[in-house]
Amino acid sequence: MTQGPKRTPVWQSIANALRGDIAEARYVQGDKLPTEAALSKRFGVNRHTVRHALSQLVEEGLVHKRRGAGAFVAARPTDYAIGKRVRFHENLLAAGRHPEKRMLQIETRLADGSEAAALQIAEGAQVCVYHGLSLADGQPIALFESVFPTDRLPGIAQALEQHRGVTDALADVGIIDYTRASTRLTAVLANQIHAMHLQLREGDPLLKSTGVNVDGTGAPVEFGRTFFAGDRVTLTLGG
Amino acid sequence: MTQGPKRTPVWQSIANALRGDIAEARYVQGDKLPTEAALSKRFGVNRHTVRHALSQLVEEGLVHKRRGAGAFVAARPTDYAIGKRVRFHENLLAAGRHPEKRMLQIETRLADGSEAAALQIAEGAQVCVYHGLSLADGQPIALFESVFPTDRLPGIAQALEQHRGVTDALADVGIIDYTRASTRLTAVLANQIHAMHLQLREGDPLLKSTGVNVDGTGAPVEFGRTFFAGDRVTLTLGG
DNA sequence: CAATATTTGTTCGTATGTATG
DNA sequence: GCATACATACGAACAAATATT
Repeated sequence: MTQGPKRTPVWQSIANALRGDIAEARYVQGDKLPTEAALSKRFGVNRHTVRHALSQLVEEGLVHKRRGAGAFVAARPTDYAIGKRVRFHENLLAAGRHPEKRMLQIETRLADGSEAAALQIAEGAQVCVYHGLSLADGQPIALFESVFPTDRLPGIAQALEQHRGVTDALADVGIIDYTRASTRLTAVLANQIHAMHLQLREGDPLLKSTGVNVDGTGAPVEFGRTFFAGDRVTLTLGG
Repeated sequence: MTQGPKRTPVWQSIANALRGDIAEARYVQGDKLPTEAALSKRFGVNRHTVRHALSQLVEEGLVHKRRGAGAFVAARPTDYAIGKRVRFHENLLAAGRHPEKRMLQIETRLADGSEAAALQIAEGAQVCVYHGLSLADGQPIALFESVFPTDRLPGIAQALEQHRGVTDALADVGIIDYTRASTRLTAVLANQIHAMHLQLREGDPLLKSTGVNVDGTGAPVEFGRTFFAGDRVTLTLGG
């Protein structure tokens, strides 16, 4: 009787429920989620099933966990108007649209594998992450996050919060010149987090852009990930 | 008692071992990894531990799994440089891969609106369209169609059928050099046609690229539409 | 084409280690 | 030190998708 003819896995349903709780601000940024044991009881499932759901949310970046402490809400879909950024700003202006940036969150946490590799730092080193949303004519077109190595850029978190742009913030911590070492583009499917921020549906196509900015010595100072709504954005090169 | 004073989790060690096997080409792209049961026996651990390791590799993009079938070594995303001069073969050879092009169809028909606009010819003018499939190491990575203005390039159809590459065919009709004037990128979902040729599933993400190549005088000589398999190709800019 | 075996996916249970508060 | 809570690991069973006979 624990097993019915369900089509969707229980752990996904739990992930959805928790995601909904966060989306509805029942849990807000920094809040500690109930313990795995409590969630197990609440949903009437085994603790492993809850863990599976939580690990999904962690992978999506919505939740981060600390051993012995608990699981915490990492990001909240709240609109904080601030900031501007480079590169794609010009493209939007050139396309005759009104660009706008919204800072979603600035958090300090530990680098995951891909971030560590891109920034050439140790996995688990501290990083500062800037979450933001790009809009054109009021419509969200891109969700991005910029990851900065705090060891290499002491004070970057404060600088980011004090300045409107990444360029100014980097200048504030001693990086007067930086260049984009590479840009990588590929296509992925939107998950629910993407869908929420970009106001589209899960499974919609996104243009994923990742890039690394390096300082004069070639040391990486920023690793950026940007997800463009595939049906709202066309990146143009040349011409 | 199963655990000694180890610092690294078993599942990570297993992931490392498998990653090494792939790096050393003991398993190559497309190969089926041993079953979870077999790996459990090989490493002398529980199947869950193997699954944990495998899920790590999946998250890294090194492996993909198909329920009921097995775990397979994922094709490492092919880096495909986008710039002024785009040459399929040169690109992939530079990436240390074996390029291949498969001709699907060559047709001569009348240009539609967008094609005419891109090629700067009259709508309804005759064009030659080359439908093809690009492969790297035997795996399809892109589906493309190249539209050539027959008025501007007499004999292009025959040249295309005799040669394997666009560059050679263009050289055969007098275009010894061409450059990419513009590139437009967006993300779309694969339809059944895409899925069939690219050997993926309907709804998978594709990177759609449209571009115009011009000759030395700036006259458009080719209008191309390319659909890259999103999880097999990474377009790179700069660097 | 159908039946069967294989293989991965999910869910429960249990136990122990380790970091946090 | 002690209780809490996450991390890791083993074991069992069934479901679901796939491959094979």
